[in-house]
Formats: sequence, structure tokens, C-alpha cells
Amino acid sequence: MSPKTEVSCMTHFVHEDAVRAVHASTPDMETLYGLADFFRMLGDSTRIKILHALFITEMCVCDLSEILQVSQSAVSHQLKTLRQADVVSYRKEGKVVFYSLKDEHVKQIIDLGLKHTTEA
Amino acid sequence: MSPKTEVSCMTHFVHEDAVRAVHASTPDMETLYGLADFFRMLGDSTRIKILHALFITEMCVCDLSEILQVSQSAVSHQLKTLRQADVVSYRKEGKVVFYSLKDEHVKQIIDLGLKHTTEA
DNA sequence: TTTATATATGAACATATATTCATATATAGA
DNA sequence: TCTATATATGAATATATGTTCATATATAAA
Repeated sequence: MSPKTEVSCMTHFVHEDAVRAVHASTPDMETLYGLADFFRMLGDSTRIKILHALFITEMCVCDLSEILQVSQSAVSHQLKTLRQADVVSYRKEGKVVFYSLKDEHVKQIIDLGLKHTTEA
Repeated sequence: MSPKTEVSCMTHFVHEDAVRAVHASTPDMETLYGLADFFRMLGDSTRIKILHALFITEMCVCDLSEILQVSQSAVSHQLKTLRQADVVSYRKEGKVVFYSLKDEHVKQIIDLGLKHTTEA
């Protein structure tokens, strides 16, 4: 058994090993904030809907607005968020802008989240 | 080539198949909101820190507060959020309450998110 | 029973965020 | 060039959220 280290609680002790392991395994602040930002980006139903549509095929802003029943402005604002999170790509064809998934990571994570939330 | 269906855009058309596929694959509203809630729960650095600590071992509120350098009240409030999201369990031992991960799903998702955010 | 400790929680405050509205920008067509 | 369309964006508003502060609750010890 490893020695125990007092933490702030008066009567309770934690294993030093555990404390060290937590500090060792917790990512640095920058990574941590990036991770929280990433999940926060996924934490909105409009953005989830947009991503679900892009799982099927690339789509222009107007398609998304119509299919998801969300205003053009709202879609555009949310696409900006998705662009900044670097999870979508876009290409321009005349006046129309087509958005698509940048890679499959996001789909994997959403599918895993879906699996978790629906099997409980 | 399948027929094309007009959406609201005047000059642009979408494949009917794609429209149908989007509607078929997008989860119902309830599932969708549940999924967004789940990711929003992960979208805060304090909660991510707490979960990272619980990846190592169960911990009492006081341990978490001290190790993560977050006030007891803030930790307690966030633990309530994690409890409501059903991702942590707890057991009482005298005055002390020990929290632990409910299952490994959350760890899988966080690890996958970490992989995504750090390899870009 | 009185006191101290561990945790939970309501209220207040500051900040973040999602949508709407109005409008700007870019491009195609007449 | 003038007009219409597709998209982007700033400002405003309403709502949500995280932390702090004060305090309540539960339990252990004196």
C-alpha cells in the first residue's frame, strides 16, 4: 500500500498515487479548453441537425434551411460556428455555397454519443 | 440519376433521395435534444476535469475540489449536473460522498474527442 | 446536546449563446 | 448597369449557464 497524502479535507485522505495519476493524465489547460469547446460545439440541436444532414451528402445553405426548417440566417450563423470548429468544408458554385463534412471523426463521435444516449 | 426536387431556393435543386435520406436518418426530436444535452454536458472544462479525475479512481467532493483547484460549491454544482446526466454514481460513507464513473461510455467519447482535437 | 465538518443548494451576478431582424456582400442574369 | 438571389454578418434580445456567496442539511465527535 502506498502512503496517503492529506488533501484539504480534515479527516479524509487520498492515495498519493491517485493524485499523481490524475495530474499526469489530465491534459494541459489548452487541450482541455479545446476539448470542452469541441463538445460545446456539438451541444446544440440545430448544429446536430446540420451535421446529420451533411452525413448524407454535401448541401447548400438554402437546402439546409429548408430541410431542417431553420431560418437562413440561423443556419448561416451556425455554419460559421461549425467552420470555426473546423468540422465542415465548403465550396462556392456561383451564388451557392455547398457545405460538407471535413472528416469522419465527428460522425464517429456523434454516433457514439447517440449510442450512449439511446441505450440508457 | 434520380429525379430532383425543388427546395426553397429558386434556382437550385436537391436530389429527392438525399432529402428522404436526411429525414430518415435524422433522429426524432426527443433523441436529438437528448444528444445535444449530452454533448453540452461535456462542454465545460470543469466537468471535463472532474470526469478525467474519475477516470483514475472514485473521489470525494473535497478531493476533487482540492486536486482540481475549484471551489467546493462549484464542484458540487457541477457534480449535480453530471448526476442529472446520469454519467456518475455516488456512495456515502459517513459525511463523505464518493463519486465514480457510471460506465465507460463517457470515457470512450472523451478519448475520441481528445484524439480529434489534438490531431488537427 | 453542542460543535465541527462534508456536502448540497438557492439566489445573485456575470457571461455566453441562439435566434431574429435588418442589411451588407457577391454573383448571375436581363 | 440594374435587379434578383444566395449567403454572411452585426446588433439586439431573450435565455442559458457557471461561479460565488450565504446558508441549509447530514453526520461524526466531543
